[in-house]
Amino acid sequence: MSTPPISRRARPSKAPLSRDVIVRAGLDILDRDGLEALTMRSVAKALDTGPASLYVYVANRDDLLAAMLDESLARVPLSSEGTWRERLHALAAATVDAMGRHEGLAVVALGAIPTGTNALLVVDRMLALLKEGGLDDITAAWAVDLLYLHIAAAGVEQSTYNTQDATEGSTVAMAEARYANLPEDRYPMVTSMRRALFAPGDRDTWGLRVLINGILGTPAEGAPDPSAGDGPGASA
Amino acid sequence: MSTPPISRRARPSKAPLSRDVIVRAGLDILDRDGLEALTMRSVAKALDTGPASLYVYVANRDDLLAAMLDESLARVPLSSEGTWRERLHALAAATVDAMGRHEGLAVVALGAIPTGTNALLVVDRMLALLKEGGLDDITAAWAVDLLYLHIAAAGVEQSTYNTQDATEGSTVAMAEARYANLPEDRYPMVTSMRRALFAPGDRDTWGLRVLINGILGTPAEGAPDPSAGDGPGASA
DNA sequence: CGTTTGACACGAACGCTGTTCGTTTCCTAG
DNA sequence: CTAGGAAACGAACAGCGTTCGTGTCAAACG
Repeated sequence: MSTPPISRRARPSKAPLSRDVIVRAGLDILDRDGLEALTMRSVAKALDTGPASLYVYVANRDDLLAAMLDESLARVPLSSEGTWRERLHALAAATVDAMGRHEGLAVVALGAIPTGTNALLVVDRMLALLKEGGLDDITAAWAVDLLYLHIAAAGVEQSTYNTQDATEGSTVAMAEARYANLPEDRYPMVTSMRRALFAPGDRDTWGLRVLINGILGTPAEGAPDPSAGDGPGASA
Repeated sequence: MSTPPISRRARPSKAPLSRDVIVRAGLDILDRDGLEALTMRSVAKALDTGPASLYVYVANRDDLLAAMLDESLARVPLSSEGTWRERLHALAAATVDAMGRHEGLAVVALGAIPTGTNALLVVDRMLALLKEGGLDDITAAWAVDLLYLHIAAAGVEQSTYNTQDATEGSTVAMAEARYANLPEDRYPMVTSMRRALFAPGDRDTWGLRVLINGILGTPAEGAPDPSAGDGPGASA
């Protein structure tokens, strides 16, 4: 046991230990070994210290996860080219990607109102784009709520698929098999449409288009919904 | 500690211990004491047994949670009145409600393809309604994917709000305060639209209307739909 | 009727977790 | 050179999910 007393002077000045260092070490572990392996102890060990030392910079494990989420969101490119629609779509897709790249982080975003500095930058940019699209304040506010919810959910889904459970056959293959053996009388649509349900295709892109189209065609508050496919005439 | 040997004959025939009983005991604990309190040990104690006994009927804690989710979905009313749109809306809202009523259960639905018997009934009904609305197979399949994702996410959000954290002031009030003290130059939209962002209103209903409107106006891939015609022809 | 069987129930334990407490160490200010 | 205060740490606590081997009991069998 006894650590031979490597006087601190001997080591390469050690890692200074700060909130940022801890967050980055956490992201490293998360990406390399998954969410289960991300424990206060593993993070501490990666920084060559004990778990107690982390609590100076991090309130608890949830706080660490939240900080890791916001750090990931720092890598979302905030600007791109094209119409406001295309830029909004690109921003949303990039955010989904940033959240979905690290297992378990998107879940953190789901329950909470965004308050991290980088999350707020994304929200701010989204609001600007929605206003550029001519939406009124209330509709834009609700839209950003809805979009953020979808982004987080899509991030969860993506990270689930990225983290393939190698123990058994792929999740989707198992589900497909289950759908195939369902009683037709009880689940007529699911069984008959089985092929369409598992058909490949870019559902993420389509989902974002659905949301943006829907937002444009569904003003909040006053007007009833234009069910008769009226154009996206968002009258401010 | 020695349990006085209450010969099994003396007890009121004890609880027979089955998967259903375990699931229901789990839901009781979840609703009464929250997700943290839902441990294999607490469930076992509620059934007057030890944790090891549960593993005959339940593979592990995740399996138990999944079973609890599906049990909750059994209470979703599968039919209502009105147009197919109104029925779809009602079904989706009811599913959100069922998931959001129990803390932490909606998260289980997020990552996974629905395979529970009751979840599949909901999906089947949704598909039927979407087909009734005239959608082609692919669009209906993608729509049910998107709707289910939204439903689970909205359920998570709802359950988060229901489970008020009594330790500190309400989460939304804290967020509102944070938004008020944000630097205006860095977050111009968030600060200026702060009032709209926290304005009350039925965002859930609006969100579902957005989704349904968007689905109707956004055919998937190469499907000939009546009101198509908006920009991206898309390949992918 | 006595015996065997096999599924169910359970006590105890393993290895691990997040978090806290009290102490030690080190750098800086006087 | 000393005093002080913040940072780092060692050890421990209570609890977790899960497994193993043993007990127990009702039904099946000879």
